Parts: sequence; structure tokens; C-alpha cells
Amino acid sequence: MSEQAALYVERWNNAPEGPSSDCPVRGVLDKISDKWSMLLVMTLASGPKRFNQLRREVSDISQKMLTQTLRDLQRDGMVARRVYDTKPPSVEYRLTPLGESIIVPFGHLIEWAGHNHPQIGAARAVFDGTN
Amino acid sequence: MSEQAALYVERWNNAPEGPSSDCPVRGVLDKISDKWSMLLVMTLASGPKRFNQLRREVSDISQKMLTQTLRDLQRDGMVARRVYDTKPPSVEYRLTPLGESIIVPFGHLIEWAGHNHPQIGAARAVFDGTN
DNA sequence: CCGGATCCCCCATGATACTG
DNA sequence: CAGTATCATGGGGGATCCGG
Repeated sequence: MSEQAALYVERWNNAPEGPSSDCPVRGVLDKISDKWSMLLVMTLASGPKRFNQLRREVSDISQKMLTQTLRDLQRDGMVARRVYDTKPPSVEYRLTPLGESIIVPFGHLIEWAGHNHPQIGAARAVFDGTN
Repeated sequence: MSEQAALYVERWNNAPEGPSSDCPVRGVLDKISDKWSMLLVMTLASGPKRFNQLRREVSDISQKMLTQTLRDLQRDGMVARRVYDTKPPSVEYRLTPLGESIIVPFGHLIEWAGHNHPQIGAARAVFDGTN
């Protein structure tokens, strides 16, 4: 393992309260592992968007989950919601600085996924063929 | 947004097949968002472990999900399983090089979480108080 | 000690319909 | 356009028993 990785492991295992279930880091990670949160953050990363615009861009999200996920992101301070008093009304969502700040670490994960998904596919083929 | 972040966004939106539901990157990310996968990877990051040892360290995982998650990780080539023909039998799990390679990008996310969870907590308090 | 098999519950998600 | 309200469902995951 690289030294950098070892550092992360040590920090993880010595995190406040340890890696137990009430560890605040695990609380944040649970949100990251939400089905739609990061997808919406990455979609908003290219600029502010309106409700139905998001719905079109993330075409397989239901209206309910879009509303719900946006509210959660707003509650966590990742997304700002602004209502324009036009007619018909329009609502714009944009990333806050906090929301933008997660793009970089999440981007590393995307890069890893892009780089390694062929290996994972190969491993699966071997595993499924062997058993 | 930082230039680095903008780069990630561009790559994401120009990913193979785009950010659609059958994008291979989303397939990998779905695994990352699994409830237990990354927790086990980080636990195994500090060295090979036996089954019940993992069970003790991740105390709130059920036996069923531990078995299931380890099998999925093995299938994806992230974890290697080795059986020692002792009596009683013992089984050791360890990260493969592929498994170790995800520690760094995932570590960035943990660092982000550790650094920003106070802000998130504060944002929630404001939101819950305002509404 | 390491798990496979089974039962079952419940909540996240989806579908649909309605409102300001 | 941007949601809310309500109902249906399915599979993730816990509890438990069993076997090698």
C-alpha cells in the first residue's frame, strides 16, 4: 500500500469516535452513497439549473425523488434554491461553495471508476465463469 | 469553480455513453454507494482479516450482509479470499491491488467529510430552524 | 469457525393524480 | 412550471436456524 493510502487508513480508524455507526464521517458518507445526490451535484456542477431542466438531464429520476433529493441537498447546505417571481414561476438551483467543494474529491472517484471499470468487468467474468 | 473541478465536470458529462443510466462509470459508482462495501474496504485497508474479526470490527453489520458484501467484493476483484485448511477452518480476506487502489480516491472523500461535516451540521440546524 | 438457506418486514422508490 | 399527496411494491437487509 502507498504511504498516502496508509495515512488515510490511519485517519479513518482513528476518526472521532472510531468507525462506529455514530461517527460523523459515516453520516456524511451515507449521504454520498445516496442514489441520486452525487448525480445531481455533478449535473449542477456545469451551472445553475431549473427544476424541469434537471429532470430532463437526469432522465431516469422520478419527480418525487428529484424534489426530495434537492431538498436534502439544500438542507445540508450543498445547494441553494432561488425562486423567481415570474409567471409561470421558475425556481433555480445552484451549488453553494460547499457543494462545489465536493466536486474535486468526487471527481477522483469518477476518474478511478473510469480507469478501472474494465478490470472490474474482467474480474466478474472470471468469477462467474469459475463458479 | 476551480479549473480542476471544471475539468472533472467536463469529463463526467462527456463520459462514454454520457451520464445515462447504462454508463459504466455509474455502474461502478453504484457499488461504491453500497451500504457496506466501502466500510469493509477501509477496514481491510489496515491488513488482512478473518471473517469474525471483520464482524467484530464492523460491529453493526449482520452476518448475512458481511458474507454477501465480501462475495460481491471478491467478484469485482477488490478482495481476495483465502481458505486455510486448519481445524477449525479459517478464512482470510485481503485487498487485491485493485482494492488497494481505491483507498486513495476514497480517502479524499473521507477527508472532505471530516473537514466539512461541521458545516453540514450547521446548515441543517439553520434549515430546520427556519422552516 | 465460516457461512448457506429461509422467512419476513419495512422503507426507499416509483406511479399516478392533483394544485397554486 | 414546480411542486404535494396518496397509494402500491419490491428488494435490501435483519433475525434465525442449520450444515460442514
